[in-house]
Amino acid sequence: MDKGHGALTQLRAYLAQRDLPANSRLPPERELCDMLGVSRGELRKALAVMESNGELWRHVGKGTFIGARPVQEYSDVAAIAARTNPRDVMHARLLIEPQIAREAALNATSGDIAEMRQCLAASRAAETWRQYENSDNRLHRTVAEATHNTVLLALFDTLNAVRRAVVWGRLRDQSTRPPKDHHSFGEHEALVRAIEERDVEAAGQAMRRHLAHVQDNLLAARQAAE
Amino acid sequence: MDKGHGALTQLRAYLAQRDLPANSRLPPERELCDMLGVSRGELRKALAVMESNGELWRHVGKGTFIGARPVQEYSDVAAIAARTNPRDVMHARLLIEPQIAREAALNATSGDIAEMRQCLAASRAAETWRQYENSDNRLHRTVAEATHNTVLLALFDTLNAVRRAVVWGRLRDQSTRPPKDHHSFGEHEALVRAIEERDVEAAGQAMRRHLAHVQDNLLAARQAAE
DNA sequence: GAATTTAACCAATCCTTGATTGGTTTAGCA
DNA sequence: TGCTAAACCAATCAAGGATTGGTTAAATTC
Repeated sequence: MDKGHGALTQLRAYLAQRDLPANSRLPPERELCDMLGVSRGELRKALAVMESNGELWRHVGKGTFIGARPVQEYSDVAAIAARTNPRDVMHARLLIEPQIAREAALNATSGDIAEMRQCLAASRAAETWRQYENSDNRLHRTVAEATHNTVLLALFDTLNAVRRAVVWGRLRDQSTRPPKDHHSFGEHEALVRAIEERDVEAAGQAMRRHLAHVQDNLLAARQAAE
Repeated sequence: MDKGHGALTQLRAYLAQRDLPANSRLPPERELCDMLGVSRGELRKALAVMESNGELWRHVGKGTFIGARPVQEYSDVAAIAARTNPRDVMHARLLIEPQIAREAALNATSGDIAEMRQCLAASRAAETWRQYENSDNRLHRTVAEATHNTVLLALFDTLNAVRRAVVWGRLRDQSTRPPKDHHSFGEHEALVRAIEERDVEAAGQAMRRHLAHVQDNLLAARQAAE
């Protein structure tokens, strides 16, 4: 008899008898000790074996559970925003949005492009930063819509929501208005033109260049604030 | 004198005097009543006006806060999954994950890479498709973690959750096991190697090639099913 | 002596309880 | 009629105690 594995076999027998469904919690170690007539040390050895085997998982304060450890998934915008910073958000935009622009260049309809042009005009006509940012947001979202891919659009919305949550307090001076030669105007136009001409590379490049400028401004503003 | 708006003007005066920053909480209604010498009913009318005006927002159990109500844009995975299809999900992966791999190549620690290698070994040792897919998931998520960018990780999790929701019913035949020469093995190794060597381009390429294969298999499986 | 058991302690988590807060209703009052 | 004051409601928060896996050290056992 392999007495060394007594606890493990007993534990296995117990689990087999109950046939618990996945993700169900089993009694605390101290109770299991009594039930199986095993010391806690031995029981914990058995549990460790099964855990490393992926048959169950444990967590302090929670308990021991059948099945594989659930991966922590955050889709909650507020939770993401609380754990990140403007730098990472900007970096993520710089990686994701050019890809979206490329895809938009492939799939945009004439209707999409017409709406982009409306956004361009509106942003040029904006008399306050607030209005400008509305138009800017709408343009970027229209580009995401132009991919005609629901998943990409949803990812863009998530990223955008996080961005707004993170830069919550940072409001622009409401007394000033966007200058006529604001760098975004030309960059946005280049982006829309590239999409219209189905130039995938140029669309990605235009978006990247635009966001790089935005990033520079952000960093400059933060340095100025220090 | 417009005595009807007495409470509102008093409240406005109080807020102007303090000049509270956005998102800050103001005293509970019952205290404000005493401070302003107004009845709760009148105070609540004034608050209602300012709330409908977008100047503040209230919530039971929380309190009253300056500024606009925070948007609760939750990207509901189930809602996205219901409106999309495996093709769009795969396409989104093909656009997003290579960018994540590139970023991982820049920021991965030796610990990250060690865990990736563990996933590689586990996937090779897998005796069922179920085990293989666990290792595969863990590898891809480890790559996302290796970016050390919370936002990118969150976007990956969202994308992954959508993927699993969409292909939920499509389970692999549990009686068979992954073949020893499964295409993913080599592709995964190339990916980890590129990340280890800090080769950004190669990392992106490896991920793209891997996912392209996965996409081919998916399409082939769908055609075979028709 | 070496391994095991036992007990105590630790930190993370859960859970209960009471207090707080915006929202609503009701009786009293002018 | 219209306002006030008080009471009540449901959602939220906050704090304390109980629970649980993880760890350590002395006691016990063979």
